[in-house]
Parts: sequence; structure tokens; C-alpha cells
Amino acid sequence: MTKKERILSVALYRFAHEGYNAVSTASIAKEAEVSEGLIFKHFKSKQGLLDTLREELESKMAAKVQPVMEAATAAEALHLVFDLLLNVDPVDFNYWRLQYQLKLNEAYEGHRSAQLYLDRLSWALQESGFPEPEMEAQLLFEIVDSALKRIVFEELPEKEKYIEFLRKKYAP
Amino acid sequence: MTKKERILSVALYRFAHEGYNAVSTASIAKEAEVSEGLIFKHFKSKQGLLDTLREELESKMAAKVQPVMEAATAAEALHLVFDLLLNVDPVDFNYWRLQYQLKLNEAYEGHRSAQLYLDRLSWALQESGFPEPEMEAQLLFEIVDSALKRIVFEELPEKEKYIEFLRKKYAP
DNA sequence: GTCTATACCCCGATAGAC
DNA sequence: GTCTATCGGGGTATAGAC
Repeated sequence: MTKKERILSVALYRFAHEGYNAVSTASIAKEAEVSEGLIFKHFKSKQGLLDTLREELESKMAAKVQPVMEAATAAEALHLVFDLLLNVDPVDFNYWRLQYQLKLNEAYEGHRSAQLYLDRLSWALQESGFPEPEMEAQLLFEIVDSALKRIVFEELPEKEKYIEFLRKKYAP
Repeated sequence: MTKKERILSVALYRFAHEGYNAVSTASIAKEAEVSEGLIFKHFKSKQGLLDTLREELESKMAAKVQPVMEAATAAEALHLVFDLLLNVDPVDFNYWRLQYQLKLNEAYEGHRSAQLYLDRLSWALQESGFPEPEMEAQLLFEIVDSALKRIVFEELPEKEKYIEFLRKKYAP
């Protein structure tokens, strides 16, 4: 693990747990066992460090959603939505936590790709015979999002049971 | 409006929109058109200012939930859950936004009262014939919470339509 | 790439006058 | 209750040596 990677790793953990503004570059440097100056050589600014993490986050997000977008049938797409929840890698928890931190404070542009995902859900639900697919897609999106949030914040002890309970409602 | 109230009002807005750590006492004082020292005379510290807002938030929350807790029948309780969403006062939006800011960063004790609310939902859903009332209560809680979030962050344009869509599922 | 030293500003908080 | 003045510390960022 290079020093650059150590910085990113510590910053990800701290930003995800405490929030961007609550974490100083000095404390990141100390925990990563590098000099504070090195952070600025590599990332220009504290914001630049966050931007790098955000890019990593976005590519991870795209990869995560891809199976649902490419499923052959509506039933398969709906099934994969819940697999996505079952298969969240604990190694990535901090990326999703960071996402929830960023989403809160305005001007976060997850909207573009979210719309494509919503459209996909809407299509799958319509194919599956739901009478109000757009409304239902919004709801499903919120349900899955809140479940992911509870998983990565370790607030969902009966994860498997809860996910299967959800799956029964949409992909029986 | 007293100066003390002006400070609280500005602090609420800024904390709710930008997050506690991103807002300085100097900028609050400037916007409220008071001296910075006055903030510390009234609230001891920046944290004390937040604590005052948190107390106001908690009493508002208790008042909001009360009708559901005191409903005579299960059907009425479920019906009131959605009324709660329909009747959110725009004047209070910033209090709920603040709540979502606070919930994110660790050690937030909304858990005690949340459990009573969850138990109440669970009871109402069991009475209404849902086969897995505990799971269903968790889900309903998340659905209502995410809808409230979208409302106060002004991300739910078709509010009434969405709420009635939800209501049909639980209190037909 | 990496460290040390340092600039410089802004932050939270206090003291004291009115 | 309210303001002005001020402090000490910690924040981001840069310069320059190695």
C-alpha cells in the first residue's frame, strides 16, 4: 500500500464516519503516518482529496447497478435488485456511507444516473403487472436505498430475513 | 423577534442546510445582525446553540407523533401515519432537515422513542391482519421516514399523489 | 515522492465597557 | 442584554530542502 493509498484509505474512513468538515488534514496525515504536506502534493487541496474519493465512489456505484440495468427480463431485474442488497461487500461500506454523507448536503449530482435506474425499475414493475409502475418504482427505490443505508451503518441485524421479506413483495 | 430568536432562527436554517461544522458562529452573527459575543452570552458555546435547537426539535417530534400513539383503533393509527406526512408544516421543514443532519453522525439518541413508535406500528399492522407485523413495521417506518425526508428537502413534487398511493397499501 | 517549517487566516471563546 | 476588542489554537495551504 503506497502512501497515497494510505491517505485515501484513512480519508475515506474518516469522511464516511465523521463527515468532511469534521476531519482535519492534519489528523488524516497523522493516522496515515505521512506528512501533512504530502496530502496537498498529491491532491492539491482537501477538496481535491474528497473529489478523488467521489470518483471512486461513482465508478463503484455504476458497477453495482449494472446487473439490474442489463438483466434480460423484468422478473430477473427485480430479483437482481435484492441480490444487490445481499451482496454488498463490507469492504465497500465506507464508500456507501460517504455517499449518504454527500447526498445530504445539496448540489450532489447523483440525479442523472438515478433517473435511468428509476426508469428501469418502472419498466420492470410495469412488465410484472403493477398498476402504478412509476409510483411503485419511486417507492421501491426508496425502500432499497433505506435498506442499503441500514446495512452499511450496521443498523439492520436481520439483514437476510428482511431482504427476503422485501423480495416476496416484488419478485415472488 | 428578539435577538436571541434571530440567532436561533439563522442557526437553524444554516445548520439544517449546510451542516453544523460548515457554519461558523461569526457568519451566524453577521446574518442575524448581532455581535458574535452575544451568541456565547446566550448559549455558552456553539454546541450549546445546537443543543437548544435539538431540544426544540425533540418536542416538535413528540408532538408530531402523538396522534398516532393515542389513536383509538389500529385502522385509525395507520390512517394518521399518513396524515402526519400530509400535514408537515413548511415552517418546520428546517427542524426536520436538522434531524436528518444529526441522525447521520453517530451517537444520536432518537432510538428510545423510535422503538415505542415501531412497537405501535407493529401492533397496528398485526391488528390489521398483516402476517409479519414486525417486519412490516420496520418497512413502514422506513417508507414514511424517506417520504418525510423527500418532502422537507423538496424532492417530492407529487406529494399528495404519492402519499395516497402509500395509504392504499396500509389503510385501504 | 516525501518531509519540515512556516504563513496566514479564521474559528470558538472570553473580558470588560456600556 | 449587547457590543467591541482580543486571545489562543487549529485550520488549509505553500515553500524549499532532500
